[in-house]
Amino acid sequence: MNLLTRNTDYAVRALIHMAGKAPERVSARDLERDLELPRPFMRKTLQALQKSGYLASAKGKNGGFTLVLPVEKIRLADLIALFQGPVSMGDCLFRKKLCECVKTCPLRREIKQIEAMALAHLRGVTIASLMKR
Amino acid sequence: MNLLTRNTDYAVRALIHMAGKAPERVSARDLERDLELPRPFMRKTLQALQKSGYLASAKGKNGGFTLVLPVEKIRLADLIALFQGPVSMGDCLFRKKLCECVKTCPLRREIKQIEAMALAHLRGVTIASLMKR
DNA sequence: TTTAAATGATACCATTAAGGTGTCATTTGT
DNA sequence: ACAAATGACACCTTAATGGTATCATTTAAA
Repeated sequence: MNLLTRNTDYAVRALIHMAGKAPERVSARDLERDLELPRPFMRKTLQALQKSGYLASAKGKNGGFTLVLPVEKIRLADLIALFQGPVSMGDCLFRKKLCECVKTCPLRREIKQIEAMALAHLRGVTIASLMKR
Repeated sequence: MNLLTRNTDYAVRALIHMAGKAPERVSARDLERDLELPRPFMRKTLQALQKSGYLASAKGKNGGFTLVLPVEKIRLADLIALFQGPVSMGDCLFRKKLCECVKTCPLRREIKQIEAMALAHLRGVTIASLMKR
């Protein structure tokens, strides 16, 4: 069971690194060198961040990415949502018939409570807060 | 993201159903009929529960399974551990080199906190508590 | 004593998602 | 002109999940 995927983890690392270098532009090549992360995968990750408005990109030589949002506004919960789908731990396992079952729905209630707690916590975690440690 | 797998879900359903019928023996065939769960998969699940001491089994005609433990002692956290491994949301994604990285470990700290909250909650959930709803 | 119903044990298969790579087009500073 | 960068995709590989099938053994009951 893993709350974060590598995608999300890479994004967090990249954003922290870029925040440290701002306002300098950072390319996928830089991140590969500095963080030892696989470049092709990193590129996909960065493109996703760009499309979602977290990063601005510059093409061509000396191109790269820069942060758009202040680090305080980049929430871990949103990054998870971006790369892994909305934070939800209780996706129904039975889309068809069994969901009506009275006896098992209490299970979902418990899961939803945990989910709510986790989400509340995750919303409080930002790139800024992670950098303070 | 899903906190429970179908395996765990099936186990919970089966245990609740068996608790309702106790001390009668319940076979995989019964569960297939009453809960409309796939029998071959259910059998594997029941065998796992038996091996772990939750169920007693009787072979032969009119055989089947019966509860061993009182429903108050069957914890959701333990069932999850049985079928999905120990509850842990922050398994390190990088077993090799990168784990030393000072900047990303704060991430794990946050995850560990959430994990602790979730685990505490899950330990309080038992088959008995689920049946009360 | 034969038979059908049950578990024990295990091997196998299918689907999906995660993680990762590769390619081609386009842009741009030098 | 050229090299370095992103944009946009198309693949590939692996592992976990969900599920099926088979054979041996046990046992109650006809």
